[in-house]
Amino acid sequence: MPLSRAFYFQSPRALARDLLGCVLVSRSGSIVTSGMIVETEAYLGPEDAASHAAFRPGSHALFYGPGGIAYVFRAYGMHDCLNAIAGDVGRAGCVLIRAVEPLQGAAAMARRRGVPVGSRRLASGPGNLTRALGVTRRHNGADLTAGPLTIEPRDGDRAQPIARGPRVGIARDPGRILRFWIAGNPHVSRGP
DNA sequence: TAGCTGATTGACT
DNA sequence: GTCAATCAGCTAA
Repeated sequence: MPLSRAFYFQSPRALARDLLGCVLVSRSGSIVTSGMIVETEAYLGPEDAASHAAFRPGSHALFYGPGGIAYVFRAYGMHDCLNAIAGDVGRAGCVLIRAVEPLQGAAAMARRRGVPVGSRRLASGPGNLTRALGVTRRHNGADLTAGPLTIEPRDGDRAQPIARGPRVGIARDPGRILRFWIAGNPHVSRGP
């Protein structure tokens, strides 16, 4: 059962923390791939200069819509990045999913990525993650509570040691502590 | 229509 | 450590 819509009705910062340890599931035809979310970043509304809500009008409709929707954008002409919209209607904000630890379909992911099965770089990094799971801009606006792309609750209730730090790779407003990852997990993307 | 920029990656020195 | 690849969507004209 995917996470309910209500789960996404919280602040981007809180959602970024809560998504750690949850499982991102992608279904493409008969191929199912999934991975545990190990690294996220929060992006706020217009007050956050690094958020697309602040400078990409084309994404406004999604940002201000209900939570639980996928926002996929292309960066540097070749990398797609996956976000989950956070908050209720009228509240802008989203969570960038930067890295997952492969669970199901590792072989299919490795094939898409062109790296050996079991590689730690299989889905570490926003661009790698979307390629491994077969996420493209066609998923922009997709419903994460029902559809080919969903997020499921974490296994059990075991607490994860969470680390935090400044966001990576952004040109505007660096220094905000809005990046979260599972401490010690080898699948977290490398820093700058 | 032309030019610019970027929430990146991987290959190379 | 440097740097090229490559394109959607904006801006200026």
